[in-house]
Amino acid sequence: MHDILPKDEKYWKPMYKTISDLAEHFQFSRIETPILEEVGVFVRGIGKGTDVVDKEMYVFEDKDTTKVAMRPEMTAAVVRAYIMHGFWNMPQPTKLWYWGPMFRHDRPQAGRYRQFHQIGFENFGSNDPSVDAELILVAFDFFKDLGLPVEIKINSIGTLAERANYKNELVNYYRSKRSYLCEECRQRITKNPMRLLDCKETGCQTVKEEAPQIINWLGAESKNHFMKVLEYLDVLEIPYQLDHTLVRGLNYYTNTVFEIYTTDEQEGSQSALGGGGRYDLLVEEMGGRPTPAAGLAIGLERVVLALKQYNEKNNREMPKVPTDAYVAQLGEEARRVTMKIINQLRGVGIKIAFNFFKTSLKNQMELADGLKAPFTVIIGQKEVQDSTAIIRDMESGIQEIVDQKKLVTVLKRKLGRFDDKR
RNA sequence: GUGGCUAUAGUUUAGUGGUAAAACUGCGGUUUGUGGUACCGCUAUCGAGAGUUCGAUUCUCUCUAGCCACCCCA
Repeated sequence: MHDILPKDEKYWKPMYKTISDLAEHFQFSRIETPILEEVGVFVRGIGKGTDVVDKEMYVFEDKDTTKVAMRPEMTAAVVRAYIMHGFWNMPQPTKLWYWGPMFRHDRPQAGRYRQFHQIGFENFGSNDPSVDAELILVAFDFFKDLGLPVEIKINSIGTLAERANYKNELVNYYRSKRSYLCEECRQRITKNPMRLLDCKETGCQTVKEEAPQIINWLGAESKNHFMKVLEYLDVLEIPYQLDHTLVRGLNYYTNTVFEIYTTDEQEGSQSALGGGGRYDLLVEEMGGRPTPAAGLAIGLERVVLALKQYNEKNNREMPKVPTDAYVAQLGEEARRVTMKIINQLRGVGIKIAFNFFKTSLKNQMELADGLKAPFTVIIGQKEVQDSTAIIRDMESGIQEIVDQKKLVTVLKRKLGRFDDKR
């Protein structure tokens, strides 16, 4: 049970702002799909044999006995929407982005929740390497704007045929080393050979070192594509590490795959912030026209976690929502006047805090202090009579009496905000 | 999905087979128009359920949740 609390709003809000700005700059359009989809969308999209589909999906029957799943990720759903709405009739490439909750019935841990949020970008209709590079750039810029240093791990897993050949070779190789392997890996040989490369058992590590590398099994075209992606990353000065063991847990990927990590040392093992890659066959597999595509997703809870750790180490803080002024009142009549004044101040964008159920000035000053409001406006019986208000500078304690009509202008000036027109 | 650890006020932690202590925070107050200090007061069916026992928060079991490792990924 992971609640996103008000105290973390200072993380969530900048993330939303950053991502929606980036989407605009890179010309991605927002898409939203339902949380519930017919289960086949994900089974076909993500693939049987993946942990996500086999073990982690929330699946149940609705009243029509239709089997529905709570989405464990968005790409399959976006592809479904792309096909359903005939997006290939729009100018290509079609660039889409999303933000929303995902659901996986995993064993919870820090940075790993059963409901979590992802943002993601999908680009349909082009197999150009620049598309892959642009997606990585978007991710990289996202973290740059938030001030979190990251690096990219990248690999190419080739086309289906290339991977099949490679898999054969890999399986042959691992069969010959069978006696050295852990139980899990022996099963992987038949169940999901690509994951063999992920194993962290020491025995398997040594076997892995000698294992055939996929890069040597790529055809000229795939190799060329991968090289071009890397060239673009060089041009964009995005730091990356080649990782020939990177395979990803979703079946739909072809050619480029990548994951994003903080360069900051993180506690706990949930350090992958995001990942993605190219999925040139998925649209066709799900019943659409052959359409090359690539995408990327970032897990926001993990970004928050990484930012918190990073900020703590570097003595950095996310800016909080500030209070510009506290408005204190004394007496029934003053409250009426205050209500009006608060509304005027808000109207010009001054962020006001107040509390009508606090009646003593002392209490209200305390609150103003707690909120770190730079100014307190005080309106009591006397001020109501004179049509004035007191502005107290909380830092210096200096008070100034101003006419209520001038309050807005004076306070704006004190806050360093000026009218454009004058 | 596997193995392990933990579970006492909002938070961080004491503690005991006879129903619980402190710090910080919060709220209220220290004579009702002025904050940041000080002092006082308030706030816990001791995660849930069952069992052992004269009696359990303290022992046992089950469940739930959190965390750690694995797994996997975000």
